[in-house]
Amino acid sequence: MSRKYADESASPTDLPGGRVGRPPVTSRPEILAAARRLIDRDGWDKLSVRRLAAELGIGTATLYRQVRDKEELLLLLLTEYAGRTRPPSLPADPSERIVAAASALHETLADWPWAAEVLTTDGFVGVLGESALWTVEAVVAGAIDAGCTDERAVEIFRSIWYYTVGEILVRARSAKARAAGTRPAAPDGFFGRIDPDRLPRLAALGDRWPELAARDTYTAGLHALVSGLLSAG
Amino acid sequence: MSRKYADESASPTDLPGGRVGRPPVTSRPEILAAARRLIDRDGWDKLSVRRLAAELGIGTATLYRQVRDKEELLLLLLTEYAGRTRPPSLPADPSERIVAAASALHETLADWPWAAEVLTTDGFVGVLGESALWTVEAVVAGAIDAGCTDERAVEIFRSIWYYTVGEILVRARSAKARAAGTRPAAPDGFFGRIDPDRLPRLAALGDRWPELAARDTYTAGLHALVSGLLSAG
DNA sequence: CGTACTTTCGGGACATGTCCCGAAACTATC
DNA sequence: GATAGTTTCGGGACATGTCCCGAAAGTACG
Repeated sequence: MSRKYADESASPTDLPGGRVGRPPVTSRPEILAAARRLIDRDGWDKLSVRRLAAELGIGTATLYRQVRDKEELLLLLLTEYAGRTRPPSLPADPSERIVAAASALHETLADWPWAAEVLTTDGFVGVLGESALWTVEAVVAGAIDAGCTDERAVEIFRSIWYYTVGEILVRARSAKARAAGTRPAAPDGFFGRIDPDRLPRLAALGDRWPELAARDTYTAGLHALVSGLLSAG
Repeated sequence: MSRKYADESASPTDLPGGRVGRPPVTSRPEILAAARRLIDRDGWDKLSVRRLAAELGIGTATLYRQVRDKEELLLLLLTEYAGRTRPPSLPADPSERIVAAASALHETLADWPWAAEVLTTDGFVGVLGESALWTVEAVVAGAIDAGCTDERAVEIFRSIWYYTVGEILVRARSAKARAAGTRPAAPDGFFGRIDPDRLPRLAALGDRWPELAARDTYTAGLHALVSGLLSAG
């Protein structure tokens, strides 16, 4: 019971007066700043809970008193450092507005390699923080302006969210795999070995798949998705 | 050099004669069968490299001689046990055919909770195995039949792939988070605290977000995506 | 000041993914 | 059969995410 994490939505150190007990020696902002320092110095891959605790000069378990788990740490970082985008001037046309907002979200997240590993729970809305919620607002508002119901508007946002998260995830993982010692994308001559009777189109593509799959697809697909969503609306 | 993993695309134990050196005591099929046994008995969460090695009665490091890493293990499992779907009779209409194929892929993957954690590299094509490639074939063929170029057809497949992977990932992670002790989706009263001047539509949704976000969105979004993709041609 | 209560502190423990490296085992060739 | 060459074997090591639990350090109230 007393061991359970406080269910406070705000960080303990943010609470106003009236606290009881020993005050924490390290605040959440300090933790995030230290994490940022570590990342800037040694890169993402070197960020670990232990290292971070060492950087802060506290015990590992102590850090876990301020941050529920690594996922939360990454989410907080994302909110703090990536979520600070300001709404650009969005187009008036609902469809274009949605596309612009989604693109902005995509661009922001794409800069943070681990974003897709983490930003995928229901909680993303709460976690993105107000600083990036304008994206959600813009999509929902665009859909409603285009004549959709509230239900449909949220559905539309979620479809766009799936698509965006999926693209980022696939691209990030692919890049990582490519960097970390050529895990072969497809076995050599893979398409050459495809049975042309059962899979004629793929066989016809032959070895062009890797080349074709290397292009950027996000934007075109996003336009298609939005226009399809709105016209089904 | 002699320590490096062989770059053979086929499993070592599949190779024909002519081997040199001590033969492995455990073959890849045995490994997969044991993993399957372990999963059926103790569930996904309990599957670990160490447990698997113990189940096989071999050392952990020995297992790593047959399987590059855990990701490869999961991919092999996915190919072996989830990739065995047979192509259903697909509709003749290109658009409907694409939707049907994508839905089948989605359904297959959705049954495997860790699928999205793993099936996201460029290599998915090689890894899915011929047993599930009919899905890719159906989408590409549908797009080409609808008048798309090869390039566009592959782009379309990738858009659908992003969308599908994203949906599975988000849903799987959400379910996991929900199961593992209510990490609050959005802080209590979150939308109540939204500034109605800056985010009017979200504020208007009020507390309905969780309810609205709980519905199934995949199918509707997929239809929209496909029709958008095809009409953008 | 002293006592009761509440909270944090942090050493250490556990399970995990991964891999080094010397020993063992097998094949091919003489 | 001996020897060289090549491969696997597996104990142990390392770093990691997570957490238990006794000790320490604060606050509130008398």
